[in-house]
Amino acid sequence: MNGATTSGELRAHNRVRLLRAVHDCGATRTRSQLTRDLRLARGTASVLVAGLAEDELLHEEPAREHVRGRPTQVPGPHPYGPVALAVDVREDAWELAECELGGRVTVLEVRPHDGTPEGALRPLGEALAAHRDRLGHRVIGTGVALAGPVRHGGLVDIAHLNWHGVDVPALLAADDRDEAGPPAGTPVVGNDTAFAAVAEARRGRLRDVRVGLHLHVDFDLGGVLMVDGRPVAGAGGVGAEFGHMPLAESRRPCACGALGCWGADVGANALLRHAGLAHGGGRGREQAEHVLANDAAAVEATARMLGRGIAALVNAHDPEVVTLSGHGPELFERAGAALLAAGEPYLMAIRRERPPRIEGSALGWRGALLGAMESVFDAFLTVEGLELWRDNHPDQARDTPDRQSVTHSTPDGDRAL
Amino acid sequence: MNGATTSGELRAHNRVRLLRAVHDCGATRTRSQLTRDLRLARGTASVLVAGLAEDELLHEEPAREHVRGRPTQVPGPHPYGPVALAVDVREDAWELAECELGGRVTVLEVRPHDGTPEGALRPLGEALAAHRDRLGHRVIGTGVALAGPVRHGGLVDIAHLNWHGVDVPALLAADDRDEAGPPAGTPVVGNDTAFAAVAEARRGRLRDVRVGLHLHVDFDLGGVLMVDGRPVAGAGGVGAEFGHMPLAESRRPCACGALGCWGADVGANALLRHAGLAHGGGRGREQAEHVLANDAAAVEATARMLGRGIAALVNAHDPEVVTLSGHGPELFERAGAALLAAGEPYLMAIRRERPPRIEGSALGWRGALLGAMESVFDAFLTVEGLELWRDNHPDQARDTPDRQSVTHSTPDGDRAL
DNA sequence: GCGGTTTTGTTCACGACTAGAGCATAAACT
DNA sequence: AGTTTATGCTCTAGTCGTGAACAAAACCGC
Repeated sequence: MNGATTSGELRAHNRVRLLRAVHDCGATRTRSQLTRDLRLARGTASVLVAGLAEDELLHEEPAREHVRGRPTQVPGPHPYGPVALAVDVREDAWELAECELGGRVTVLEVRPHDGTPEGALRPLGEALAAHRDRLGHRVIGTGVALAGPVRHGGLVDIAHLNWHGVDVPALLAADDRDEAGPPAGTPVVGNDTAFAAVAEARRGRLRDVRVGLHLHVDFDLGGVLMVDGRPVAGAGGVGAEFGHMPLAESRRPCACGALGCWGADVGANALLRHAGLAHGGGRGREQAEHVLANDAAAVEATARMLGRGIAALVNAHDPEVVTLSGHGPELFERAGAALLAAGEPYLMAIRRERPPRIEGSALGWRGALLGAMESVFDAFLTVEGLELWRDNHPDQARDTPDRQSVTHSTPDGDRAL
Repeated sequence: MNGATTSGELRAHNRVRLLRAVHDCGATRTRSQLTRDLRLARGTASVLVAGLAEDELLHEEPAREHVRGRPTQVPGPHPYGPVALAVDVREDAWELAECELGGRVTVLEVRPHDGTPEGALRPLGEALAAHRDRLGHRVIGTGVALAGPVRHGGLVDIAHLNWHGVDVPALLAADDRDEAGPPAGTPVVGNDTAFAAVAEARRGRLRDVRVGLHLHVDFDLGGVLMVDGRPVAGAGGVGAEFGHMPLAESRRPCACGALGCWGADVGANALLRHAGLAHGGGRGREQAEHVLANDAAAVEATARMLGRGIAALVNAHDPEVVTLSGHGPELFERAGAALLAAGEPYLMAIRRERPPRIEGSALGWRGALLGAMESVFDAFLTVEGLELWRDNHPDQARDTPDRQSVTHSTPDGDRAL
């Protein structure tokens, strides 16, 4: 995001800007629109697009509709262009997808697991290696969303699954030593809530919002602040641990080791507890959904605690919008009044005057996966990322036509936007 | 901070980079060092420096010491160069200073006030107008630090002083209508804690820290997160309201209108309350200092509450460093053990392993003033800011030698760094 | 169906910028 | 006094974006 200082970097910088614009709009804007929006001369845009097409980063197709004048083109993903692999690892299953520039997602596999680091990550590592093998140099990176705090280097703790300092990159790469395929690279490992928030900021309800708060209600509660489209990350990782502040009523010990965490009062585990059911260990998704649908008292109690915490965070950070994902939207729909009423006494007077909107996510349970994808593209759509791509595509490679037509199953090929 | 896209912007961008570097190092680096650090060719640096000197933005002086080879120059503030006015408005007095590029501060006036908006701001407005008059076109902006939340446009609420939506820019400009002097421009109005944190990030203990937490303990408690040298600001203003989250024990109503604010358990008002003395209204600075120095029980109780809240914020944001200003350093010095012990049970296990450093500010009570100055320079050291400066310095002005030698009193001309 | 209109893509001369090399300069070292 | 070393200055070369002129490809009205 920083600026160019030489004329050479200028070109690289504008290449990034153009690709970024194509990606962010989902490959919908025409070349002439892009030229105007990016304040480029038509000639410059010509050269840029030609260069990017040459590098197999972009591919132009005729625009479907036009009013008058010479028809324009729509730059979109190149058939041999960059692809990101994205995974959402939940407490009980993981989902693996392939994403191209512009954000089109193709889910490749969904597989349940037993909740242990080995049981979850080893088969995932194999699946990733297989897809990397199939896609070859096109893979620009892998993003992995996980339901717990992530330290730098990919060490993950999910207290209620008994994961302590699990080295995710190492487990994923375990079988990759003797492979002949392309090197795996270091995956972008991140917290699911932070990723969901990123997705919301790029393609959801936090788009063009300067300061937004995103809360993800699953078994646990995750929360993160988005500022200028980026999550406010901690020093040691992706952060997003609003769930572990003592914002509500509870003073009981949390699995994380602290006392009185807000998250213990709000997530699916709290719902199960309210209903007098067994909870913990990442089990009971169906029962929790049943409680959410039928036990009004448990839902209201949970919503009240959610409201208290939101009020505290609104006081501190003054977001324009609060978005909810996971079980959050349903919680808000069923007990929104209780949520707001419980928060009100904890709001500063000046916040009460103009409280933020509270909205359900536009992306449903897909947020974490999409955010993992976006984070991979964030690293790719930089001067350095594009240079790497160019290095891996030497000119002589253009002569060897060893490409097979990439036809793979698209069980769920919906467009992300 | 964003990048250039045309060759013209390139030059402007490099001018900004060079000035920024000079400012950030306090005008200590030599030209050859700057050339290396900014990765410029010697020829480019030559042209840049010459241009900036021409525009009266920079002035080179011979470097004091050199090892060998041709001696180099040190670019520093120009004698007719840009000047920022900065004010720290506390509950009982304000302090006005003049700051030049590089961060040298000259305190101009210190004046107590009665705590009312009129009583505090009207004399300040007059003083500002007088100094703007004296300095003329050299004034690039005014920064005003205030001890309460600031909404966009400069509306300030200081609940315990009964300030509700006080329009600070309007009050400051009240007498400026019929003035002949230069236009006041809109002052940069901000929260004192946020400004203190900015100063800490530029010239204090948060320098080069990616994620830091700054807490300012005055009558009230302010707290703000610094990410990449910038405060995490709310949607409606400068934010920095960690003091109004229910992080500690209190559930009593706070003057802000919410219940259970952490700040009510920590600031000077809390100290006075612990000691059984009258509190509120911005009165009792001496008594509070007396309690701080002598009443160990009150100090310990306050420190414990401070520790509890810090633990919650560390869980959520994982800062590398926590810095304290105002009464914070003394509190930490006198009862650091109690502070840490009180926080420990509220830390997540993974945070407990590597807790952040807690440090007193390097700038003492000067932080808010310095931060106000930095914020003015932040707006100035941009492509747009420098263009404005150039526009106000047309070529024909260089012929008219109507400048008087600027000799003014420097009652406290210490160097900020 | 045909020429005029409108919008877009392409090409090229031009100005602005930085890099880098060569030269001049000014001090310290021998 | 001559050498060494680091820096400042000047000039050429190469790259970039701009903007104007021109070509292309659709639509519009008659």
